[in-house]
Amino acid sequence: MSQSVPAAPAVPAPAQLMDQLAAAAAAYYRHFTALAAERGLTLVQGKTLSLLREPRSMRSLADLLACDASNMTGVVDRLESRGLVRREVDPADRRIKNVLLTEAGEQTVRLIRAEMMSSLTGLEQMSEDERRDFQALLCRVFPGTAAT
Amino acid sequence: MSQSVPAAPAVPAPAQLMDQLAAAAAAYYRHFTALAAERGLTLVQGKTLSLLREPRSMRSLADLLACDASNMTGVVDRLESRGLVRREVDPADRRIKNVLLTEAGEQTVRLIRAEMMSSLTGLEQMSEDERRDFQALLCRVFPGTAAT
DNA sequence: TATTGTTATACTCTATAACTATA
DNA sequence: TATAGTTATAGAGTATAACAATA
Repeated sequence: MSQSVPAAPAVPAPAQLMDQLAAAAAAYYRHFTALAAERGLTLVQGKTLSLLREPRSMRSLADLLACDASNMTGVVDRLESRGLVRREVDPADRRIKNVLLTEAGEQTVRLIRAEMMSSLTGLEQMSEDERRDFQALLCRVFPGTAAT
Repeated sequence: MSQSVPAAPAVPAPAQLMDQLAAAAAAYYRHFTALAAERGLTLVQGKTLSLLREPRSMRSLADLLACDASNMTGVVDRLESRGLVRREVDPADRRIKNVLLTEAGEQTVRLIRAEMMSSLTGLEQMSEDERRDFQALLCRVFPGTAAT
């Protein structure tokens, strides 16, 4: 009791903020993984579906998932066998196979996305100023992540 | 040219901000995975090491990694065989095995942490006000991620 | 020759179930 | 009985290397 506790929120050191970013990233994927698992999908399968708002080649999927191209064969095989995506040979370059969402795949993506959004209640409760500030801060730490 | 472009940054919709969070989380793990891989470690092995700033039981590691306890045996086995951690039976409850970093393990964690910090240059360049705001925004979207 | 996608292989991660040791 | 940890097993993700088809 020799000293009063400051009322203002403590300022985190940069290293503390990094720890919090790690915790936030872990929380994000814990959420996403749980939502995918509710539909019998793995994290990678869910991420792959989420990348298919437009058709993409096997190669570009591998690049976006930061994994070797050979992995995509199995991942897309499993999604295809469940009727969530289909492959189409690119008419302009027959080496390329474009992966597209089926109707069922689009529905799955929509549902996961909606549930993710509704679980992040903090986002919807932010003011415009707060969203703008948040976006700017995220862009500074992770360049190239600006919203579309 | 019929209208001037607003100079103020655009305000992202909540859904756009969610997409950006997804991109930021992906970027965080892409970074972390690459740093771990430089030392021949997988993502999970790197995460496990990072959790061991204090000794932890196999069970608590599984809880923190959000995976089944049976998985930890193999993960810790591989870390132990490389001399990065060791197991100690808890003297108070002999069912429990506490996992501790070795000297080499501590060095590895230090290096990964330092490289992660220096790659997130945006964090170190933030003012105190910005760090405080960032922390508060992260806490609102991901409750329970407050820095220590 | 270079690129796209696949296959084969080996290793790691993961959940489930059954088991041992300890409480 | 309940809990901590391990083992066995099967499925999925991962990188590497080699291959066929196409450019």
